[in-house]
Amino acid sequence: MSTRDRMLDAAAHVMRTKGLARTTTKEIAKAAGFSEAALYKHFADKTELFLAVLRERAPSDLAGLLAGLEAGRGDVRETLAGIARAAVAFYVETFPIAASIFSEPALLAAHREALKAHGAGPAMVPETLARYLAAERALGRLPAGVDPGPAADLLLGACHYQAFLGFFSDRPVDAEALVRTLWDGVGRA
Amino acid sequence: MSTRDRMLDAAAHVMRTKGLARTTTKEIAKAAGFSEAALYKHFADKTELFLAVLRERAPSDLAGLLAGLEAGRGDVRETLAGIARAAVAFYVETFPIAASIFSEPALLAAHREALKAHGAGPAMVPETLARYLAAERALGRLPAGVDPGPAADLLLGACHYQAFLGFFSDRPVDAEALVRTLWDGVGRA
DNA sequence: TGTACATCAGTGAACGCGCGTTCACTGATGTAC
DNA sequence: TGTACATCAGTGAACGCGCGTTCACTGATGTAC
Repeated sequence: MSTRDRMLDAAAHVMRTKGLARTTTKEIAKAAGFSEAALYKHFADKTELFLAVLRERAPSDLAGLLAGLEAGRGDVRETLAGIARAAVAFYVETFPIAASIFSEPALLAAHREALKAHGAGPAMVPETLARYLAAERALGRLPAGVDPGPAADLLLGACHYQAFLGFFSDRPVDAEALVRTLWDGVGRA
Repeated sequence: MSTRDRMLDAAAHVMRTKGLARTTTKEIAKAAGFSEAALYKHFADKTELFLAVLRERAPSDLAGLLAGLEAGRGDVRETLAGIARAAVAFYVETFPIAASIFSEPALLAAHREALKAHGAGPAMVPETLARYLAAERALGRLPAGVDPGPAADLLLGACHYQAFLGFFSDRPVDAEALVRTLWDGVGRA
């Protein structure tokens, strides 16, 4: 494992453990087992190191998982429940770092630009799910009237929200109930 | 307007404008029109000042708006659309500060404790909406099978999610479409 | 094979800077007699 | 009314500290002849 990789791992670990504000070059160097000076042989400055972590140490890719879904396979409703469970887990894992980027507007802007250049970003997730739902609809396994965009936003939004609220209070997450309510709708008996 | 109030306003303004990491005692004092030393006549330290801002300068209270809803009035579906619009606006306004608290785990913990002592917190919002939905159900204006908790989470979660995604890409928010999809459900023709 | 030099990852110690915080002080206002 | 003192909001200047960053250096490895 290269020095650079060890530095990225260490930085990612400190960011998750101590929060962005306590992620200093000293902490990162200590966790990586190198001197602070060594960091600057591999990264121009601290911001470049942060951006490399965000780019190269993104946790298990939810968009990738969704992209692997094949329309026509298995039960749609069960598939959605599985997605909901995976999404909650993903957002719980991701939330602290993603959120803390908002404390540094310059870092947020730089990260946003980097994502845009790759055509990536958080908005890929609901788009990918919407595409899956549209494919199922085309196969006749979802009603023709279903609007895939809002449907994806409702389900993933609820998962994101659960993760957020979970940091303020211990509320049980019931992915099944979310899917059931989304499935049946609220307006019809 | 008291000195203390002017300091809180100034701090809230700087937090929104520059982000939490750039909100220094110097910036706050400058914005308030006092010396940095004066801050310490009114607040024990910087953390106490931050917590006072979070407690006393919370933006327009979404939970309060929801608590004002009366079951049986107007059209339920239109009411939900209005809630969705208000919720998106609220979360867009709130998100940057709320998120950046995650960069300071100690501050997050202190804020969480303060909220718990008041019985307040972000989880109040979906609970209040769920109570409204349950009341409408009791009046027979929503189907008996509706589960108010997940329904509230889906709608508010989607709004929260829109606000979040809006910081990474410009995506149009269609509150109407969200309510329509939630209303009709995804599973039935 | 031995020698002289080049390269390069990594280091320990120092740097300047901006931060949160504290200090002795000022000057306006209130109060007792 | 005048005088002597107390109170108190607010200040300018300084403090120590930890931060990100840079510096001259080391020691191991490679290379030319």
